[in-house]
Amino acid sequence: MIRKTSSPTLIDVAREANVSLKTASRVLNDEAGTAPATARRVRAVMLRIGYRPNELARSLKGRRSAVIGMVVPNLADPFSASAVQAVQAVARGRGHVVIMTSSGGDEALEREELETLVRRQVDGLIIAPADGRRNTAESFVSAGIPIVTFDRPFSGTEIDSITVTNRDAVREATEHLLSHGYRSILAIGARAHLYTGAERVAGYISTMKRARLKKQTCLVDHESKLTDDVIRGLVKGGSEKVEAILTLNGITTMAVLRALRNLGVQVGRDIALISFDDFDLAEIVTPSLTVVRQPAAELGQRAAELLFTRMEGGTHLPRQNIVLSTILHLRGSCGCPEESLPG
Amino acid sequence: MIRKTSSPTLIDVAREANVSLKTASRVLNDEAGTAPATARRVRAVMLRIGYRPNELARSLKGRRSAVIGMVVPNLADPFSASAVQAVQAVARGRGHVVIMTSSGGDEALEREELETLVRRQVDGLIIAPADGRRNTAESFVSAGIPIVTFDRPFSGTEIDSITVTNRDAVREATEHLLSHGYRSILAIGARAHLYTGAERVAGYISTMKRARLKKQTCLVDHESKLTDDVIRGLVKGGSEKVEAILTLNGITTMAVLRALRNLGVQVGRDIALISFDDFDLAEIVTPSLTVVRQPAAELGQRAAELLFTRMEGGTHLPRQNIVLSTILHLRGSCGCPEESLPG
DNA sequence: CGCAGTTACGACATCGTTGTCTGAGCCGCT
DNA sequence: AGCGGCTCAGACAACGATGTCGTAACTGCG
Repeated sequence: MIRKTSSPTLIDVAREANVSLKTASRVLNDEAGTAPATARRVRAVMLRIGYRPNELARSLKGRRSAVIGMVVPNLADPFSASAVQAVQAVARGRGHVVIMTSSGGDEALEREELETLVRRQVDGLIIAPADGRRNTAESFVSAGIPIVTFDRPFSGTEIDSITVTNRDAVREATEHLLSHGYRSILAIGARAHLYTGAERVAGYISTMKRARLKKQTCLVDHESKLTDDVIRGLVKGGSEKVEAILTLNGITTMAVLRALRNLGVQVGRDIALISFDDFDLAEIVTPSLTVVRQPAAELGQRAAELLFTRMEGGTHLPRQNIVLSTILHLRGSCGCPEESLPG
Repeated sequence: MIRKTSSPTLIDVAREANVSLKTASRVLNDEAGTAPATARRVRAVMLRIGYRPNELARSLKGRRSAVIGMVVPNLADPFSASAVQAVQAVARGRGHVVIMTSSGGDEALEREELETLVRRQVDGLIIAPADGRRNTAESFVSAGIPIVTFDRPFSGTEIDSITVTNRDAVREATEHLLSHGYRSILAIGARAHLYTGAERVAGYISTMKRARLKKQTCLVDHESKLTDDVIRGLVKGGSEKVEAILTLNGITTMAVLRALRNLGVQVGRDIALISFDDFDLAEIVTPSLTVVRQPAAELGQRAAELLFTRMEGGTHLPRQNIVLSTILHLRGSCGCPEESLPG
C-alpha cells in the first residue's frame, strides 16, 4: 500500500489505467491518436495517484535538458544578481531553468564549474568570465554548446558577447567633470587587468589626453589595496589639489567614500565625484551621488535571448557582439547644482 | 570522422579501448576489479576522445540528481543574493549544484516553480516562502522530499526552518531608541501580513506597551503605498512631534529616507532612525545609519547544511527550528554621538 | 463479402549509465 | 591431476521516459 520509496512512474499509470506504456505517454504529451474516453481515463489515474513526470528521463531521451548554465564571478554583487534574475525570467518563459554558480573570480574554479555544468548536459551557457584573457570555455565551443558571454568577453574568440559601453561611459563622465571646470581629475580603479577595468581606464586616459591634461590614476589589482592611507596620499599628498575623483567600480566607490569621510574631505564641497555603478542609497547621500548606471537586467535579458536564438538553431548567424549603453545619472556629487537636477 | 552531432559516450570509450561497457564504467568510477594496465588504457582513451560523463544518465540510474532547488521571492534583493551564494558554496562542497528560481513573492508562481523543481528530481528544496500562511510545499513533503525553509517558515507545518530573531531585534532597537530618551517612536513597515513583518511589528508593540507609551505604526501591504505624502502625514501631521522612526525593512527604509529628504527633515538632527536591514552606503550617509543587520550568508549556509543532513538520512530527527541572532549595528542615526562609536 | 484506408493501441528498441550475475583464466594447494 | 579461490572481464537488465513500427479493429466502398 504505502510506497514512500519511490514515486509513481508512467508504468504505474499505464497499469492502473489498463493501457500500454506508450498510450500513457501519448496522453501525457497530448499526442493525437488516443480515444477521448481512454485519454480521460488515463488522466484521471495520473491525478489520482499523483503522477509527476520525471524530467531527467525525458531529457535523457530527448537530448535537451531544458537547463541553461550561468557562471558569474560573484552572485552577491547586485549587478550580477540583477542579470541573473533577468536571465531566469527569460528562461522560465521558454520552459527552462537556470543553474547558477559563482566562480569567485577564480579562473580555475570557473573552468571547473563549466565542466560540471556541461556534464549535466546544459543546453547553453551564459558566462561572465572571471578573467577573459584566456578562454576557459574553448573545449565547449568546439563541442557545439551554445555560449554567450556577458559583461566581459573572452578575448580573441568568436563567442557572442553582450557588454556595455565601458569606455564611452567613462569618457562621458570625464567630459562631464571637465565641463564643470575641473582640471585635476583622479581616476581610481581596481582590477585594471580585467576587460571592464581596462576599457574604463582607457576612456579616462583618452579623454584627458585629448584635453591635454595630466592623467592621474590609481589602478590596483584588488580593492583591498585601496586603504585609507593610499587614498589620503592621492588626495592630499600631491602638490596639485585633486578637484574631482572618478571611481571605476562600485567597490572602489565604497572604499573612496569611506576614506574621504575619515579624512574629513567632504564630497560636493571639497571634491567632486562620479561613481561607476549605482547604489541603493546613492540618491540619499548628501550630496546625492552622480553615477554611471549599467543596465544589468537588460544585459541579462539580452544575453538570454541571444542564447536561445543560438540554441534554436541560429548557428549560421555571424558572431553577435551586442553593446548596451550606460546612463550617466546626474545627481549632486559631480558638481551639478541641486536645482538643475530632475526630481 | 567528424561527429559533431553527439558527444562520445561510455560505449565509444569501451569500443576504442577494446573493453566492455561495464569495464569502462568501472574505470570511470574507480571501482576495484580492473587490471592497472587496462585501466590506464581506458583512461587514455577517455582523454583522447574527450569523453565527458552524462550526469543526467547517471542521475536517472542512481536516483539522486545531485541538484538542490531553491526558491526565493526576489533574487535581486541583496539579502537573498547573499543567502543563495552561501547555499551554493555548501552545495558545491558536497558535489551538488543549485537551481535557483524567483517566485516574485507570488504564491501561485512559487507553487509552480516548486512543481518544476520536483519534476526535475531535485534531491532537496530550500524555500523562502512568498507567503507562509499556506504551505505550498505540502505535497512534496508527503512525497518524501527534504525541505528547509529560511527567513520565513510555513505556518503550522513540521518543516525545518531557519529564521532570525525578528521580534527580539526590533525589541532591542526600540529599547535603544527609548534609552536615548525618545518617547514618540513611529514604526513603519510593509507587508505586515508576512511572518517577518508580523514578528517585527510585534517586537515594537510589546516594547512600547511595556514602556506604557503610545504605539504609532504605519503598516501597509506594499512598499509602493509609502509615498512621500503618506510619510509627511505621519511625521508632520500629528499633534505630537515624532522623535524617532523605526523602519521594518530595507525597502521601507529607502522610501522613508527619500521622503524625509524631500520634506527637508534631517535624520540625526531633526529625527532619529533605525533601519531593519543594512545597506552598502549606510556607513557613508550622514549621519551613518544605525541598522539591524541580518546574517544572510549564515542563514543560507545553515539552511543548506540542515538540508544535507536531512538528505543524508537524518529523517528521524525532530523538527529543527534554528533561530539566528541579528546584530544591532550602532552608527549615528539612532542618536548615538559619533565619538562613542567604534571605527 | 472482400479490400483498402483509417483509427486506436501496443511491443520493442533506445537514450547513457550503473548494478547483478556469470564465467573465463590463472594461481597455488594437496 | 584435480580442486578451491582468486582476479578480471563481459552479458544483461534496469532507471523512466519517448520514437519506430506493427497490427487488430473498425470504417466505407464496390
